[in-house]
Amino acid sequence: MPEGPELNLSSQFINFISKGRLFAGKVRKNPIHKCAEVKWNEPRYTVAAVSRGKELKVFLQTHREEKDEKKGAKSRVKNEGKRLHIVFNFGMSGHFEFTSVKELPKHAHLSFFTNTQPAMALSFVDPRRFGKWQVDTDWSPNRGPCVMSEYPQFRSNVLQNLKDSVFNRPLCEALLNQKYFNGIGNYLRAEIIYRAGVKPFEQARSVLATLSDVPEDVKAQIEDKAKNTGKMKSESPDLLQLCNLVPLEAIGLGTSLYLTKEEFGKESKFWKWLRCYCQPGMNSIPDHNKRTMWYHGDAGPLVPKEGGSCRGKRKSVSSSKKATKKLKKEVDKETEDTNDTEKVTKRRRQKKPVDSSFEDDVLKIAAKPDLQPTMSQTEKRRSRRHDNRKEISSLQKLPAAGQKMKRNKGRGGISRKLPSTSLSDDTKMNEEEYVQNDRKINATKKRRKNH
DNA sequence: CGTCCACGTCTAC
DNA sequence: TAGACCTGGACGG
Repeated sequence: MPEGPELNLSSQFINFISKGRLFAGKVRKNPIHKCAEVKWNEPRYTVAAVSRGKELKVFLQTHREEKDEKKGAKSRVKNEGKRLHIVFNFGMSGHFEFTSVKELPKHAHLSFFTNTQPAMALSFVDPRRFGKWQVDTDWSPNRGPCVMSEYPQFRSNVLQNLKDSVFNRPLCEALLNQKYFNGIGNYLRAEIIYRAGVKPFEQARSVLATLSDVPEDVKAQIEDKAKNTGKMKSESPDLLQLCNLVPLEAIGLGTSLYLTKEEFGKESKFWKWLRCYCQPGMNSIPDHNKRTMWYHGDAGPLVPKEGGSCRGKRKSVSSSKKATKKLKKEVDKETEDTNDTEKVTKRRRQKKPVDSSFEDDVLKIAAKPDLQPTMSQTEKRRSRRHDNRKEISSLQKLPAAGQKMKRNKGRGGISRKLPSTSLSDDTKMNEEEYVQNDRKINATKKRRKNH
């Protein structure tokens, strides 16, 4: 689910959690993840975040006591604090969670620990591991202005580059191009195009060429919004305005309480808010990149021809060559993985600190089920996945009995398990509440499961 | 158990 | 423009 709004809500979440809180020590990376270690080890530091389109920056800064602040400039220079930032990409399943160290999520890949006793962990969690991070880099140069926070620049960037061949493409495909639509993803494009009342497979240029570059009324509306004097005045915002308004609306859904793992499915605010994506009565077809486009009415002239295989679909393996190649790769990876795990385990065990239960958690994450040497590679893989499944369902993630989520079109859809918070003072939530709430949810799940 | 599908990039033919 | 990169939920048999 992470599109622009989710990245924005995540930055709010991080800032909410980090407010008035200090972090300490190293940043811990799950060894299974390919991204770089974050070399950081400060006794006291603060955390803050900001998002731009589909990227999010987390800032770490050493914390100085007030007495340090009061010292002269000279000593302050001597005592210069360290800073570092990390740019995140959420992939398909990335998000942040704040938990006790004991309850560190299985797929936590990068964790920051509070200086409290016991420590709490703010973690980047990403089951599919499509998410990435980079240390001390700037926003990706391949991405344009944020559709939410840099609206005028975003609009100009599109309208002044309409000659770009990107805009030869169908509108719905151009909308996923992050060079121009940084923050728009698959659900937003459906919602935006639906509300604009245009055909998704109309040529992007022909739709956009009719729009003017930040006209006065649009400017006025932006100022109005900045002053909180009301909604956009326009009765029917144009497509580019919708690229700003619709994501902002989605941000607005993350209201007073953070959303939990429970907060998904048809009953969620988010699901109810959707008008087109995965909604009954809407059509869907794979676009040229095999991504499902949801729309209403006429698809438009540039619809892909029928017959294209679906994205991610297992093709019946017709070529034995391909199959062999794939298998070989799997074998290579299998051995590599095992070795890695061993190495990691050894390393960890050697320098295991006396009192850290976290190290055990890391070990648990790094560890993989033992594999029978007699099994074929495919069987091994299957078995591993099966074991993982068992492990998880035995923990807490089984759907409640009789509460299976029916998707309108059967499968897929979004689980918007995003912790978000309102920043307003009347909805303050401390970490006790946060953890308690989490426990409550787990307990409820267990109860349901037992019935 | 197997298959399909998922909120997103990336790079190799 | 296929795939690769991944895990896991839902569903069909």
